[in-house]
Amino acid sequence: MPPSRPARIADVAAAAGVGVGTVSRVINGAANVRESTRATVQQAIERLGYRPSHLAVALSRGTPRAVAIVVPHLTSPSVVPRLAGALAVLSEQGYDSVVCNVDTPAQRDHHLAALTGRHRAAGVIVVSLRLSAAQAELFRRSGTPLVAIDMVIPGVPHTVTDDVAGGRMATGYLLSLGHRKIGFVGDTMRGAAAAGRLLLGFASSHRRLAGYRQALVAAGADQDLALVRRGPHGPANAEALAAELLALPDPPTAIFAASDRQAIGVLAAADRGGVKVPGELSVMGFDDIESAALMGLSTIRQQLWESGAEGARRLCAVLRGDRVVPLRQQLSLEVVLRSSTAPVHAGRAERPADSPATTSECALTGKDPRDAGGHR
Amino acid sequence: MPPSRPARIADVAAAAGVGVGTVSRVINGAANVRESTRATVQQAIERLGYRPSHLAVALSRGTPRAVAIVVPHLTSPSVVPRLAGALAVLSEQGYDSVVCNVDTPAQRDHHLAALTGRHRAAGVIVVSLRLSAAQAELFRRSGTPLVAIDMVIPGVPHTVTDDVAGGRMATGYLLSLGHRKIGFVGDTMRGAAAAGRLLLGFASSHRRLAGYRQALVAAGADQDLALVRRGPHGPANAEALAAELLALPDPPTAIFAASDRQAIGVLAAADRGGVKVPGELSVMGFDDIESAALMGLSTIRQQLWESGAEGARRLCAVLRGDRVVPLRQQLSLEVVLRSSTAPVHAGRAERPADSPATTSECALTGKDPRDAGGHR
DNA sequence: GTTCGTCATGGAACCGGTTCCATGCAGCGC
DNA sequence: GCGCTGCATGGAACCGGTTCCATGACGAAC
Repeated sequence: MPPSRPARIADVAAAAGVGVGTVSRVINGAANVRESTRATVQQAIERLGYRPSHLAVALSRGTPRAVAIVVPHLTSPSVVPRLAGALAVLSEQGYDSVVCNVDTPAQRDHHLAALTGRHRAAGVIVVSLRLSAAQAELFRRSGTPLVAIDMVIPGVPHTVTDDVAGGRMATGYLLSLGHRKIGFVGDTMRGAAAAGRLLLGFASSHRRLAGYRQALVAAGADQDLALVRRGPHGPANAEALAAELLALPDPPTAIFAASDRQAIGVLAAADRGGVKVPGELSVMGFDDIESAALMGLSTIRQQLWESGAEGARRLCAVLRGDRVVPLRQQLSLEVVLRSSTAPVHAGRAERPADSPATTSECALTGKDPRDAGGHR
Repeated sequence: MPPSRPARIADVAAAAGVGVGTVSRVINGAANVRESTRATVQQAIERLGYRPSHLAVALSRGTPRAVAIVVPHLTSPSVVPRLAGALAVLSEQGYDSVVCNVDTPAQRDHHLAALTGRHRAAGVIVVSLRLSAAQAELFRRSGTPLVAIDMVIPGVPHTVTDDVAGGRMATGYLLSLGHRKIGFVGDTMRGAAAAGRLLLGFASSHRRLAGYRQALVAAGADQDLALVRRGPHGPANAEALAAELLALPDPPTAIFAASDRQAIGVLAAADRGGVKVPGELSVMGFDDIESAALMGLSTIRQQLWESGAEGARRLCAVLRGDRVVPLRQQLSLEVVLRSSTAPVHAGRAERPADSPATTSECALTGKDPRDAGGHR
């Protein structure tokens, strides 16, 4: 009963006694088909169990119905929501999403080179990855539309946040609590590059450090270089760096970590060193990953999921032929207060507010924080 | 200079003064090509900047060079390593990986139906998702190879772990510490289904509960139904359930949570209730997600990354035409001891081992955990 | 010198659709 | 009754490769 060979469009045409063009029109819902003909063709399609070949359709139309997403270090908690946001939009728009995870520069180059190949992907989204000028040029020449998330690429639509402002917000909030000795824990430039790993987080960490410095300078606060510690990305390293800070003769009363993962390392160091949080040490993170809420970490919320969704929407717009302007799209940040921060020298053993959650402030952007709103 | 139309194989053939067949042979490294001819063709390829059309190659060969991976709730921390493992293997084998994230049964059905379409994917990997008999039949009939991870599908190669044994291991370890009143926090069946959400975790949670019961019965320990709490998946719910247990007149001295996410909720409840861990309460999780290490959570380690990689390897084997036997592949589990567990009524304020990390034991299987084989 | 085998090669057929153009028929206006 | 318009339709050309078969040249064996 089931035919040995899968049915193709010619089989359907023969079975329905019409031409292949008519079958194609029925499948694609074209207007000029008589109702009786349409019904006949539909029956033939169902009788034969016909399913159009995805490949043949794409080749014939001249473009694949798939877009590629290149992400660094998929296991890193901040990239997953970005990816999920992009997948949700692309799936809804009917695109297949080819995910390329890269952990080394070699993998990055390999995937980027492959994706500029002909009929490989209708478009490409790169997340948190720097492209060389040659690579960007390759995309331009191959005619493959490109959008960037969390990274600026000249001439390419990008969805980013203002990390410098975020650094100012975090540090400013700690200053407003009366802290004056504020440490910083973030990523190194050299270490990561030298180790052959990707620069995930480095660029944003660097900008957040700049914001930290700006806030301290503006407040006339003690800007002590000895309180800045940088190392390879990862909670274990952050824990070691924080332990160094806490072991200083005159340790900081607050630490701003460039990412939540690193902030979690700072919390671990405090715990291990018997330093009470937030009684003796306030900790601010950045990103608002899922674990931050679980651990009661105050942080700067970045719209991770939304950034992926927006990047995907903009790529879809380009694929529809729309012009995307302006190239730069900036998402807002907000301060999320939980139980890892407190006024300096207050609440010795006392816990802060029982429900630590929702007090949050709008970003410097002045945009409405309605969405992505309160916790618990 | 750059041609208005991208070069195709006929252009290369014309430029090199050979036939299209010869160009194809050069590109694919076929044997029977004279060296001088090969060089001429190579030059023409480079001069024209020719890149083969991915779509045309796939259509011509009759199969796409892409496999699809269907995962539930991508943002859930335990699925990400699985996905990463699969991506790593597939990328290395030269396949594109189309990722389908599903959060609702409707999305699941939509994607599964689409993926059985002709020339859609060379093969499909499903993770932690139950397929209806009709869906499995659709795959069989469409000839799309299928493998499953963390789920048993009759007649389909699957890579799983023995959750029942894992439940016994966790509970057994707590029993060995002298605990007799051991609580359980896991997923509900009804709630999740009724809410229209997927059954992520439900099936494994159920099996882990069975293991918990077996261990208690075997030890003749107090198996108190009142100590079993089940609710929708997620740390916030787990926190509420744990709070209920801790508020009992005669609360448990240990809690086994069916997943690390839920265990983290249990830790939060203990923290909020002022219950010392592990002094007054021992907590065991399951999975060993990244956060578990950061929070010092003792747990049952499941080889998440490896499960994805193994599933992908098995799919590749099927695609090469190899027979995959046996269908069932079982990965081993191991107990990972950190600082959330301690002997009952010991170590009141005392922390356990200073370096909480690596003490780990092999599974109950008694087989070498190096290979992935062990069955009991 | 002839015949046969081997090897490099050209090119048509094919993968399975889309699209455009030519055709035929019906309806309409005069 | 005739010509024009327009719609439904059939089918060839095309998307861009792979593959197989036929061909021709060349060397070896007789």
